[in-house]
Amino acid sequence: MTQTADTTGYKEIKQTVLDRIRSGQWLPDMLLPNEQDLAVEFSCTRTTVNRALRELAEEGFLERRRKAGTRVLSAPQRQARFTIPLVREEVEALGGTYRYALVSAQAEQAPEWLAARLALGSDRRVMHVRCMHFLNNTPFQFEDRWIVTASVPPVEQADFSTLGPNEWLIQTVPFTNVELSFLASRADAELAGFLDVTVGEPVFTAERITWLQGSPVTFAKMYFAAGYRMTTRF
Amino acid sequence: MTQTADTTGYKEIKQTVLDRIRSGQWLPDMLLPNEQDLAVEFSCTRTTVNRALRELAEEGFLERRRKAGTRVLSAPQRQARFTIPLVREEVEALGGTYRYALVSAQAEQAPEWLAARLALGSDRRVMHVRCMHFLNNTPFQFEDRWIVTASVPPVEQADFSTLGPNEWLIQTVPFTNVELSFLASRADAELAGFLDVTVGEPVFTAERITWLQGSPVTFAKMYFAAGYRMTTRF
DNA sequence: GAGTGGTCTAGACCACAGT
DNA sequence: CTGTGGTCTAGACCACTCG
Repeated sequence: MTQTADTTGYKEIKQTVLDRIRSGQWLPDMLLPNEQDLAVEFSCTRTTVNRALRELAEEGFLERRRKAGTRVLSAPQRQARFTIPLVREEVEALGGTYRYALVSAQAEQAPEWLAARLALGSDRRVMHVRCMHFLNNTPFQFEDRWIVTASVPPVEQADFSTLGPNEWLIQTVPFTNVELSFLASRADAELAGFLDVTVGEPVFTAERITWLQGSPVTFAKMYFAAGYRMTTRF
Repeated sequence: MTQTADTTGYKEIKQTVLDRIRSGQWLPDMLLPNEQDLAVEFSCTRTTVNRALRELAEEGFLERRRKAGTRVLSAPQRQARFTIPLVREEVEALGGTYRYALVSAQAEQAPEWLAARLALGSDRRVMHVRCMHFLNNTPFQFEDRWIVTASVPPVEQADFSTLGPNEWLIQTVPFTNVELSFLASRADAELAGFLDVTVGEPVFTAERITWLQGSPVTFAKMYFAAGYRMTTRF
């Protein structure tokens, strides 16, 4: 049985390596041949092998250390990549018609919990925007958002009656850091009304905090309609 | 104002590009100079520029198309990467003590909904394992799992009394495809008992289906204790 | 058709971590 | 010290797609 690997192309090398891991030829914790040897086996340059192995390491299959070599990871730390879509795109991807509706928008002082969460200083002015996103005119998501005025001064003149605050923000201010959480919360009377569910119903919820170089920009809670699930495949 | 970019190194180029996007020098939808021109500006080869731009595109900042060139993405399709940890590791990362407890394990015929979900053929034998994961002896996660016997024959002899089915599976059978969903579900009487919450309480839930080259391996529902949130930062 | 990114080569030097 | 991966160069050809 000779090594059948006259393949070039880093993608083919990736596939070959994956096959060997899956077939058990290369077992967890096992040391792979070094790049130079693999380059000879695959009849390509080390650069090409390097790219294949580097990407497999990024994807969580391999562990690479200088001098120590490349090993198969025992418990593949596969990372699920969730693309965080705009609500509009999510709705349209579902084949539905998207509709936006503003519920309220007003300048106010950040409540204590928000000031603490965002580590606001003395300037606690925020724009509080609440709005609905519909799929085929049925409630899809209720969005409860606060935007830090000091970080985005033009927010006080913004018009959220037709454009959602998220889309407005994306057009207006960049961000550098995001914290995203998923949790299950309970529908109170008001939320139940917005989402057309019964009070107490479990509601899938996403929370998102965005910073621009250390300064908090916005905090958003997004409540999804009954039955929503966030799915990814890999 | 001359271009201050005598930097080499694809990482520095990445940072410089990000800075230009964040500073507004390169606006959304704007066409970047081509790789050759950037290589001249940065005093490096096109290969180096290519790597920097390629990675930024993978990270969701840029869009690249042959002939059309490289553009700044208007709505940064940032992808959140959730590392799916083993429960044990998650608990230990929280600084707690992990404890596992088997609830039940029995061979059975897959119920209709499961057979449909996994597209099982005539052989519907599955191993149904239910177990608990504790953090400092308080309920952390209830796991309800079915393992397809035909895909993992040794499962009928496996002992899940001390080792959780997930850790057993990882050691036993590789996988090639995963579907992962997050949702909010409602605690029924039994689940409420396991998780020590009141009936009807919202419960953050993860569902995971795993395949090995097209054959379904396992379906798992993981119910998390009250207050759990799945968080990522980027 | 022509311009752009995608990939590969052959070689080199470097940084880091085991020995 | 030495072996390994990390990165860069200078050049080349190819694949795609826009006009």
